[in-house]
Amino acid sequence: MHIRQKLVEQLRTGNCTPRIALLARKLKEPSTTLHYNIKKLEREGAILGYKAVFDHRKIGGGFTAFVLLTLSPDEYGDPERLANEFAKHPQIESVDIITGDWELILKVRTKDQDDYFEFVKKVISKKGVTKIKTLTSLRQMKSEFVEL
Amino acid sequence: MHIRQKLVEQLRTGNCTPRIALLARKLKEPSTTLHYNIKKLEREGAILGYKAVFDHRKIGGGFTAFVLLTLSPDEYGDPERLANEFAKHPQIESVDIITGDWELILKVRTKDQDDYFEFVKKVISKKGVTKIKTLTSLRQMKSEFVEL
DNA sequence: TAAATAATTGAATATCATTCAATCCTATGA
DNA sequence: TCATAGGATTGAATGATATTCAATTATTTA
Repeated sequence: MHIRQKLVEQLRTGNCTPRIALLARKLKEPSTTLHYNIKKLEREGAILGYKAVFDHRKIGGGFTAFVLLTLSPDEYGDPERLANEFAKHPQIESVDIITGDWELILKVRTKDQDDYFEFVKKVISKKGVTKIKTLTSLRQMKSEFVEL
Repeated sequence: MHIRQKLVEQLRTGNCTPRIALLARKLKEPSTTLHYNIKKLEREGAILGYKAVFDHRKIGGGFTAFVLLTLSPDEYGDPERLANEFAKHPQIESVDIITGDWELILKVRTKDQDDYFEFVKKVISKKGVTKIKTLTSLRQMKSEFVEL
C-alpha cells in the first residue's frame, strides 16, 4: 500500500501531539507549565487524542451525507448495539442516538454517490433499521470546528 | 483566564503536529520519508491542520444537538452567507448546506440545555431562518472518527 | 492554622523534527 | 530501447522540542 494512504489512515484518528513550545510562545507561559496542564487534561480523559483534519475531497472522500435512521420496535431497548456496529466503519465520522422522529443520526463520508449507495446497501440497511433518510451535503462550511 | 481554558481554546482547532518518529516505528519506514510525504499532503491542502479531540462533557460542552434549518425563499439564492455566519461561532462544530426538506444542518455543542436555548434565541433565530428542528443527542458513540 | 496536596517553574536531558545532499525510482518522449 | 527530468526515498547532521526532575509556591482540607 502507498505510504500516503497509510499516513492518512494513521493521522485520521491519532498519532499527533500538541506543540507545547509554540503554545508557550503564544500564551506567554512556561512550556513546563503547559506540559503539566496538558498531561492533566489527558489523565482526566478530557483530551481523547490528537489527529489531523483533512480536506476529504482530496483523500477520496468527496461525498458527505447525514443519515437519519428509524429503528424497529425490537431495537428500541438497545439502540447502542446497532450504534456501536456502525461506529466501527471508517466511512462513518459520527454516530449519535437522538430524540425526535428518528433514533440515530450518522455522518458518512464516501468517495462518491455510487460508493455511498453501496455503503447504504451493505452496511446501513440491516435488520433493525426500518427507515433511512439521507441528507446529502452539498457544501461544507465547517467541520470538526475547522472552517473550510 | 485559567491556563486550562486557554489550552482547550487553542487545541480545539490546531496547534498540534504529527508524531513522525512514532509513525516511522509503526509503519517501519524512515522518518524522513514520512516527513516528506506529510509535508506534501500539507502542501496539497489535503491536511488542513492538527488538533485535539475532546470529551466535550469534561470541558463544559455536555449538550450536543443537530439543528435542521429551513431558510426563507429570499435566502435560497445565497445560503452560504448565513452558513458562514454560523460557522464563526465556537459552539458550532459543523455547518453543511444540504438537500431535502431542510437547507442547513448544524452540529452544536453547549454546556447544557439552558445554554442551548439561549444560543438558539441569540444566534440561530435570525432573519432568513423560517423553521428550526432540533435533534438532541442522547448519546454519542463516535465523533470526529473517534469512538467514544 | 497546620498539613497535605496540587500547581508552577528553571535547568538538564532525551527525544524528535527538520534540513541537506546523495541516490533511486518513474514517467515521458525521441 | 534508451536518455532525461522530476519526483520520491533515504542516512547523516543539526536544530528544536518534549520530557524529566527537583525546588518552590499556591491551594485545599481537616
